[in-house]
Amino acid sequence: MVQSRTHNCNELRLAHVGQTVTIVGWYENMRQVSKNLGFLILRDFYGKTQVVVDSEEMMAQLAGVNNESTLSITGVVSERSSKNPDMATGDIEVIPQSIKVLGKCIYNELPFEINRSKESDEAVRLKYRYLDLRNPAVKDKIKLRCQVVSELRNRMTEQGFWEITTPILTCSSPEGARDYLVPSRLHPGKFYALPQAPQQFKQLLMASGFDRYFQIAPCFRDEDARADRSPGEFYQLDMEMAFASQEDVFQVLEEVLPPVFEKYGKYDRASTAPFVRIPYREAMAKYGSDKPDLRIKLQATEVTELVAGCGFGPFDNATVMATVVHNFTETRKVIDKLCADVEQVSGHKAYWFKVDETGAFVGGISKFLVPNHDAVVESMGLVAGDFIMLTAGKTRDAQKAMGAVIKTLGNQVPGLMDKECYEFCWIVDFPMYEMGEESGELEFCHNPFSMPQGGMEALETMDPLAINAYQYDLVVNGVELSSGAVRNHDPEIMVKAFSLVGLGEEDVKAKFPAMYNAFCYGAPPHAGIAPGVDRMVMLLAGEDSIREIIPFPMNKNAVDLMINAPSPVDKKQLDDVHIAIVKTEE
RNA sequence: GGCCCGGUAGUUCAGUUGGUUAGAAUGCCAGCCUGUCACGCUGGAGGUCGAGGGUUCGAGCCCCUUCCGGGUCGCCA
Repeated sequence: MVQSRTHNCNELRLAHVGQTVTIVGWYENMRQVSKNLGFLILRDFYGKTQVVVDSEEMMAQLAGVNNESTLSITGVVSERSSKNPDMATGDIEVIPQSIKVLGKCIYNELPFEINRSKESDEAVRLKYRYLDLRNPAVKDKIKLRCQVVSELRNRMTEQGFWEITTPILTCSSPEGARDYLVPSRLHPGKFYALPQAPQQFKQLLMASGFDRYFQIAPCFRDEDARADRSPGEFYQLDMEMAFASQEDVFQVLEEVLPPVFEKYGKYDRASTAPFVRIPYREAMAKYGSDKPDLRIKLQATEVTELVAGCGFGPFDNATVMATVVHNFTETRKVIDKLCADVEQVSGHKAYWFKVDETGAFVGGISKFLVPNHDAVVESMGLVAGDFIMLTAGKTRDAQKAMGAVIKTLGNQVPGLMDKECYEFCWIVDFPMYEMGEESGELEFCHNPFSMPQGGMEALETMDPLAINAYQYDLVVNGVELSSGAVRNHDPEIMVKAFSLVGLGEEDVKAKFPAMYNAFCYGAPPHAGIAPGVDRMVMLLAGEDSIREIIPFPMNKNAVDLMINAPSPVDKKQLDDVHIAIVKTEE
């Protein structure tokens, strides 16, 4: 029987001096300054406390005990003769009367040093995630996540939203990402699917008469990972509002999010309501991205006409975009790295030239533009010391490459951005349809459930490519936090919208039977959005990798190195669910 | 699936033009040290240089194949 703790390792102060206490935790290390004097650091969830091992008897209790073993230490709180101002409990120390080992660490060498685990190889950290998480710097990110989720729940509830859970085992959805499938034991040959999002269920809740719904919803998509996109699963603050417009949704998030960012964020400044609204086409033209980082004070301009016929091959029959950096003093080496990074990030090349102190064009592709010097200077408003970066290709490629240029310049060239804040913006007016690059046919640009602006009349009279949807993204510091839309709740408009992409009423009914049917029984106009919780916490924590804010993340290849998922299963398990594995030899 | 970067001691890394016994820091072990707090000092152990093949008198280094990790494009609200 072990004496239970009287205090945690972040609790004891001068006021406790003289008291006999019991603290428990992990044996972080001991600074042993002589045979019978050592300073032991005990660490628990809450903090660290110094224990002075100052007798032969107590030292004997620790003989052969490895670091990271768990201990229970009972002793007297004493004022330190030399205090440590960097430590919350640095005014005191505990002089032990008994030391008990609660859980042995049988290894005297660990896969990494706990307090420096973040410097260690990530695969090793993930394999020993339970050791990695002992590092307070790592654990703090998970604590932050808990606090943010709790705060979001409270604020949504205060706004009149009700948290409702929706099925995890549901059916495969023909749109969007690849599904995770779950075989059905009772129905041979049929499958459940894990939800990519609670999209249909939340809309059905609206049709059921719930007014304001939200959920910290797990979502599953079988797509490849990125630094800011974990493979397999992630969480969204999913919400939907009945009898609501785009503005109603904006108002809720403009109310809910900035205080959370100011309170828990790495930076203490955040945009206030209303956030800037930028139409999609304008965002692509001005920032080369539908997720611009508004902290960067650079914009793009199209210079296709200006450089037409200049003789530079990549500009022939291409859209050309440009951005100008004033007073540019970086070296050629930096420029080469900028270009290399842009190509790496965007997959497209970037070109450049400079305006020297005499006003002449130098470097990069300058020789192609020299003959047209005065027109280029006037049109682009160039002055001595300017550095110009350009991209070229099909309009969309040139824009996207320019987006990479702007972000790369902003991040690498000093003075182009004020990093210490959260700049929110809404990207609005996404096109309803686009021309498929491979198919050459009209396709939905985003979610087919979105309401076209102009409704039935627009669908009947306008060029489909000119129709916008009530579809919007929320962007913070160049990170797409969320997509949302005013939904199409009208079965007739829904059928019409699908007919433009060559799908008939029967297709709509077959693909989304529950929603289509429900909307035939009197549905409310409704709108919603679903900010990504993981990305939000990542932004708040100032981390570049999404894995830092997930307790037990999988690696890039969707493998959990700690628990060994995915794993093979027994033949009996497969038989139960009517699955046979067909090995495909190379 | 394509492209880029990486893999050397438990950990983080260095390793010159291909040339003696592959180094440092940290961790670990032992000894010394009575107020440390990244304690200090002395000594020690610790390596299939991811794997396989090739070139060479000789490969951590060059070539080929392959595995693993990360980033990115495709993909993905």
